[in-house]
Parts: sequence; structure tokens; C-alpha cells
Amino acid sequence: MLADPSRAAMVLALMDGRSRSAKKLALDAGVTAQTASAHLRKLVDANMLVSQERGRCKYFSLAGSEVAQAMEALSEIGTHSLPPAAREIRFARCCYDHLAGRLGVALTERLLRPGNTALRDLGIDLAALESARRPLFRCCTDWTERRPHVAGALGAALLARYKDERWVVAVEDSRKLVLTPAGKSAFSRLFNLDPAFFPQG
Amino acid sequence: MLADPSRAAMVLALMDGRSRSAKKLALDAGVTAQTASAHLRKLVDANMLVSQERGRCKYFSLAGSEVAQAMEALSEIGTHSLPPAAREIRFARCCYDHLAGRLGVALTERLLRPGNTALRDLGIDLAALESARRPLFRCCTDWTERRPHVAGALGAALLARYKDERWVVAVEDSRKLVLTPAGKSAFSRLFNLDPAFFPQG
DNA sequence: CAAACCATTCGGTCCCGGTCGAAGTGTTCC
DNA sequence: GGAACACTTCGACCGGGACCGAATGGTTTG
Repeated sequence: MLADPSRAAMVLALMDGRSRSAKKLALDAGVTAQTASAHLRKLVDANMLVSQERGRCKYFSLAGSEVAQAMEALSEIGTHSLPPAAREIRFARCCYDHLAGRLGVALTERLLRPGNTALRDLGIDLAALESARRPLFRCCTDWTERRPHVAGALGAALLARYKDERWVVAVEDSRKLVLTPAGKSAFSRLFNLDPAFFPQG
Repeated sequence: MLADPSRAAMVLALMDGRSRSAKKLALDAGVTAQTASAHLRKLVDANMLVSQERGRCKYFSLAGSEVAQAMEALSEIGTHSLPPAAREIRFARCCYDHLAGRLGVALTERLLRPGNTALRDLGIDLAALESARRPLFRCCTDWTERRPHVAGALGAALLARYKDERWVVAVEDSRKLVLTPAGKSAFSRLFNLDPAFFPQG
């Protein structure tokens, strides 16, 4: 199923979490619209993609984390490497309203260490959050890291704070989050992260 | 590459970590020896399998953890499910000379918790191990769990102890380890594991 | 050495599936 | 309404690759 070059190209183009129209995917794969239509139908039938019609266009996106996992695993074997966008989304992305990815997992792990003062330093008001209807703290298992990261009201408050400070900025129509230089130094300081933790030095 | 049913069947048959001869793999896939030979050659060329000639037979096994990961990820999508042997090896197996898999990761995590007395209860002599040439403690990242488990002299000593007590027993010509009922209760007690942690209730 | 066995190479067949051109359906915009 | 656009269906073409039969080179056993 993923063996066909055209289908692989389409799935690869969707690895950043965005949704793309059939036309664009046809261009990505280098085939005509008819061929792309047939491929996309098969991919949807195989529960690998989901489609969403809006107007005269039909937008496709990955059906779930398993597909991304499989694609990642396959790219580890072959000589083909994932496009940059696919690697970036593994580092930092939003999962609904909170931070996920390698960064999300690492910050959660540091947050739980005894003696960590990041919450206080950030000025997060736990009392105010506790009074909200939604649970304060939930664990959400990350699909690339297979490890928990913080969700719930606290997770949402943290991500909102990160965005306010412009430590991370969201990418249009994608779950991807881009780390800014300011964010890199701030996270290093607050959470005591090793510089080698960040991608590309 | 893994899309072909015959090749998939062969790789699936190797998912338990054992090595099998070309003839057996041909039977597993339900094709003749010639066809199997062609498939196996392709899989080796694609760095998915490694072969080892012994006498007039040629034994094949998985080339690395990436292949197993890819196969697992793919099986999550499709309706095909992994054979029981492939699921068992994810729970407990030996990695060279120490315990790996879900059990290995869990025991390591418990071992590092403050206040854990398992090492003392087991009568592991850390001083004696420290005098050995090899490093006492090494971290080995698990390929199914993507989390560290204990290796080195301590890891080897622990696994040896588990085997002596017959809490786990090795399977012939495989990295698989089978948990015995005695092991289940012993691990539960020593490491304070939840009963739900173990497979099949 | 002969017989049995394992693996491989070669040649040939055959079918599946990717591909495109042409035509059809539905939507948007002027 | 008419033109432009996005997607789909149909039909036909064609190439790659899976498959097997027969034959070859090595290795083990008698």
C-alpha cells in the first residue's frame, strides 16, 4: 500500500499534519488528477487517510498516529529520509491545546522533578486553574515518543503562556510549532535543558 | 517491499527474533523454494534481513529493530494482526545478556524509585559487580518501548538471577523470554507491579 | 561415488495494478 | 446561464514483478 511511489509521496506530503487538497497531492506525487483520485480512494479505504469535503475541494489528512508511526519506521529502513517538515513536527507540535512532541515530553518530565520551580517562575496560578471545570492535570500519551506529556487545564495554560511569550509560534493550518531562539534560551533556563537536546545544535 | 504477501509472511515469521532457514520460510509463505530465494535476496538487499550460512542451509533473521518497528506499526493499521509470538516478545526478551521489553523497562523504572529495596531483597552484591571489568550500569534503549532499561554487569546479574529462580525461562534459539507464574508473583511483590500490567490479566 | 538435500539461476508465462485520455457530475464565480 | 474548476468514472494500454519448471553448483550422508 505504501510501497507505491505515488502513494508514498502523498502520505509523505501529509506527514506534517496539515490537510491538503487532492489537486495539490496530485502535483506532489507527479501524477494526473485521475490517478491521484484512485490512489486517494484506496488510502481512505485502507483507513490511512481521512477526507473532508469543503466546497468543491476535498481535503485529505492522516487518519491517525499509526500511519505516521508506520511511515517513520519505514523511513528508518530505506534510504529515503523524511522531509524536513516531518522531522520538525516530531520536535514540537500542539495536541489539541497543549504542547506535545519531544519538547512536550521533556518539559513534562522536568516539571515533575522534585525542586523544579518552573511553574512558580512562569507565574502559573494553580488555584485559579483548579477552579475551572476541566481537570487540572491530565496525561496524554505522545505518539512519537510513546511517553506521557501534560494535558488538561495546566497543559493548555502552559502552551498559552509559551505562545504569549513567543517562545513557540504556531504554523498556519498545521499542528506544527516552531521554536524561536528566545524560546530555546528560556526553556533551557527554566527547565535546565541541555543545549544538545535541541535539533541542529 | 513489505507489501507483497509472501515477503510479509516471511518477515512476520521472523518477528519473534528467531532465525529460520530459507526452506522453512518458503513453507511459511506458501511458495516454492525458487520464489522464496528471490524474495529473500530482495529483503537482504533492502537491509531488512541478514543471512548466515551454516552448512548447506542458510538462516535468515531480522536485520534490526527498525524492521520490527515498521512491521508493528503497519500491523496497527491493517486488519492483519501480529502472530502471538510477536506480541510475546514485546513483553519480555533478552537483549544480549539482560532483560528487555515491557517488563525490562518497568523493572528498571521501579528499581530507580527512591526507597526500592529490590536489589537488597534479591541479594545482589553491588560491591562484587563493581570490581568486574565491565561497567556496572549501562542504559540500553528499548526498541519497542523507546525507553531505557538496565544493562551492563548489573543487568546481566539480574537476568541471571531471574533465570536461576525460574521467574523467566528462555526459549530455544530465540530472544523470547516466557514469564512463569512464580515470576509473576515474585515481580509483583518485589517491584510493586500492578496485576493489570501483565498480559492477559 | 552415488543419492539426497538445500539453495540458486535462467527462461518463460501471466496477471495485477499504475497510468493517462476522454467524458461525466457537481460546485463556484462572473 | 455560461465558463472555469475540482473531482470522479470508464476504458484501454502496458510494464513490472510474482510465480513455477527445469537445470546447476555445493554440502551432507550412506
